[in-house]
Formats: sequence, structure tokens, C-alpha cells
Amino acid sequence: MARPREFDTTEALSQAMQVFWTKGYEATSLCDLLDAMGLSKSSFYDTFGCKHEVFLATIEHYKKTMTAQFSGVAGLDSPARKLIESMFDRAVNRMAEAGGQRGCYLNNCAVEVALHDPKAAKLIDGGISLMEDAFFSLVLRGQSEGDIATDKDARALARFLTSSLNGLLVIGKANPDRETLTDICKTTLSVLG
Amino acid sequence: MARPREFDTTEALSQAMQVFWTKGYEATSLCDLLDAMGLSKSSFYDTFGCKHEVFLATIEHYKKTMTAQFSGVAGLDSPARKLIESMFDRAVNRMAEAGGQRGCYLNNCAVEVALHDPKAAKLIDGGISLMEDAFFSLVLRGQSEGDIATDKDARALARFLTSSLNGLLVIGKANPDRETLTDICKTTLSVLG
DNA sequence: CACATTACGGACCAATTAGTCCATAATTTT
DNA sequence: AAAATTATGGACTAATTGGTCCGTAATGTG
Repeated sequence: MARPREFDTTEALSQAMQVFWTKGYEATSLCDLLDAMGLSKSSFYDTFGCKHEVFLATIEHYKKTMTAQFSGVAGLDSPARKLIESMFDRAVNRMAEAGGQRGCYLNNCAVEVALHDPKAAKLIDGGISLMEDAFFSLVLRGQSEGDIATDKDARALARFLTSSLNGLLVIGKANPDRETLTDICKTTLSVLG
Repeated sequence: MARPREFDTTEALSQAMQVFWTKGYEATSLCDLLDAMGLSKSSFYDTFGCKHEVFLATIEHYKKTMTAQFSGVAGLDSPARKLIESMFDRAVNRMAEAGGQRGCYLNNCAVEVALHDPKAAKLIDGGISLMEDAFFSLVLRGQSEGDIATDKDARALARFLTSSLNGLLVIGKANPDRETLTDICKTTLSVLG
């Protein structure tokens, strides 16, 4: 064999994800993708098949980066409750700063395509499960550390936190008002006891 | 004047909203709209201007129907807390039944277009405020009725409920699992004390 | 050197897109 | 009856859509 790939496949995928993230699936044209990924139309179709396959691949890509990030967070030795709180804090900060209203990629994809794209829906659901699981282990740890109330089921709390985070990101889309978002966060986290 | 409008403008708008709701803004073609609204291309452009204006009009239309619904609910003489709970219950039921995963129209619009469509974003934000206000007055009433804890700010609670409802609807998009959704509801409502 | 392999540019395609324009038909008011 | 108003069908555009195909240049490996 000769001439190894000159372009980085996963980097290209990451760039594609950025475009889908900011423009949405339908509003992203092939041209947008080619520009962002930095490759020719021929190479695009040779390597990735079609627009839709790239889209699915970006969801998988997002899940990978997300798990990496989660395991990074979980590895920190701060109290689990503090880690949960900081996740919400960061979400608020991101939303409140200029141009930070992209929200969660899974969230966006779920809303735009889940109803008509079963394959995507499955991938997205898997991603949400990852979020839920990440919260679940943090909640368990928090409960054993004594920072989180034990009268509530850890799984239910994890589901609640996942849902709440997504809700927060949606609310921030139309009006990223810091006061509102912190209000929501405070009330949400009060559930942890 | 002669020949009054044979088609009902607000009915046409309502039909347009249904299409945008299920397919999304970008994925909705002019043809889709004409079919749903039941009028000719000429009439469409004569009366509504363009696709985007119709879109904005549907958001306004949604807000109107939403306020009507809200004031209907608020008019019932059940305890306010019960009314809040039933709103969440209904959301779960809708999501759990086949084909009920359309979610909240404002929510969908916010996610798909808010980032790039300031006019729409403003309308959507207004709609979300309506939701928040509806919850606010219910919370106030619930607090005075003794069913909702008074140690939490009513405005904060209203914001929290709004965000939570949206989160719930997003989670249900990718995986409308009743157990998960009721878990979320139960935890959410526990905040009310 | 020869043979794979890879990437790319560009021609090409059929379909669809949103949107304009006009002549015509229908209906009501004056 | 005449004028004004309104709805429609259909022709038409210019641009863009996602996607295919092929010749060619570059870069390896045997």
C-alpha cells in the first residue's frame, strides 16, 4: 500500500460535528461540511459514504469525547456533590457567555431528528444513558460521602439531573439570562438535600 | 369589496404549525406547507409573504393557543399543586403514547433556530415567559393554599418547573420510556415540598 | 521501475428549493 | 351591469441540493 491518509479522519469528523452542532442537520449543506472538514467531495464520499452516515458518526464521536470528559471528572477527588454542582455551574457559564448558546449536541440532535431518524435516535439515547450513568455513579458516591440525601433513589436522581441539565440548556437557548439559569440550578441542586 | 377569503387564515396557520412541529423548520418544504394549509402557492405568497414569516406567525399562533390553555387550567378550582402535577402527568402520557414525541413546539423551535434567527428567538423567549408566568401564579396560589413549600421563592420555582418540563420533553424524544419519565416527574415535583 | 493506493478537481446529473408573475375565474359590492 | 376584489393554476427562474463518475497527480511498496 502507498500514500497513507493525509487527513485525520477523526479530526474531520470532529469538524463536521461542529458544523452540525451550530447549524443543525438539515441546515448544514454538503458544501458546509466539505469546507469544515477540509477535504474534497470525492474524498468525502469515498471515506464516509454520505451526509447521513457522517451525521451518525458525529454522534458516536460526541459520545466518545463525552465519556472521556466524564471519566476525567469522575477521576477528580473532590466530593461528588461538588463535581455535580460544578457541572451545572459550567453549563450556566457557557450559556451566559457570548456565542455559547449551542447547548448540548445530543439535545439538539434529539430535538431535530429523533422523531424521523430511528438510527440517530438510538445513538442519541445511548448518549443520554451515558450521561445518566455518569450522574448515577456520582450520586452514589455523593450519598456514601454524606453530601447527598439517601432518602431518594440514586437512579431517579441521576435521571432527574440528566433531564434538568437538558432543560437548562434549552431554556438558555432563547434567553441566556444568567439570573434565570442560576435560579434553575439552585433549585435543581436543592433536590440533592 | 368582494369575494371574502374562502380559507380560514388562522386555521391555515394552525396547519402550518403542525408541519413545522413534526418536521422542523428546515426540513419543511414549501410544498409541505401548501399541502397542509390547503392553498395555492399564489395565495400563500399573497397572504403570508414568505416561508419565514409564516414560521414566525406559527410561533405567535402557538403562544395564543398556549395562553388560552393556561388560563383554562388556571380557572379550574382544583388545588394549584394538583394542577401543576397534572400538567406533568399529561406531558408524560403524551410522550409515552405512540406518535406523541413531538415535544413542545417552543422547545423544538428554540433548539433548531434560536441561535441563528433572532426574531424567532424573541418570540420563543416570550412564549417561555408565558409558561413561566403561568407556573408562577400557580405556585403562588399553591403556597397560599398550603400545598407548596414557602421557603422557596415562587419565581425560582416557576423557572425551575418551566425548565424541568422542557427537559422532560427532550429526554422523552430519544427514548420515551414511561418509567424514566415518571421518575423524573416525581423527583421534580418533590421540590414543591 | 512498476504497481497499488489514495486524494483531488471538476464535470455532470436529476431533483428540489424558494419565490415571481400573469392570465383567468369566481364572487361580491357599487 | 360594471367594477373591485380575491383565489387559483401554471409557467417560469435561478440557485442549490446531495450524489456519481472519471481522469490524473501524488506517494508509497514490492
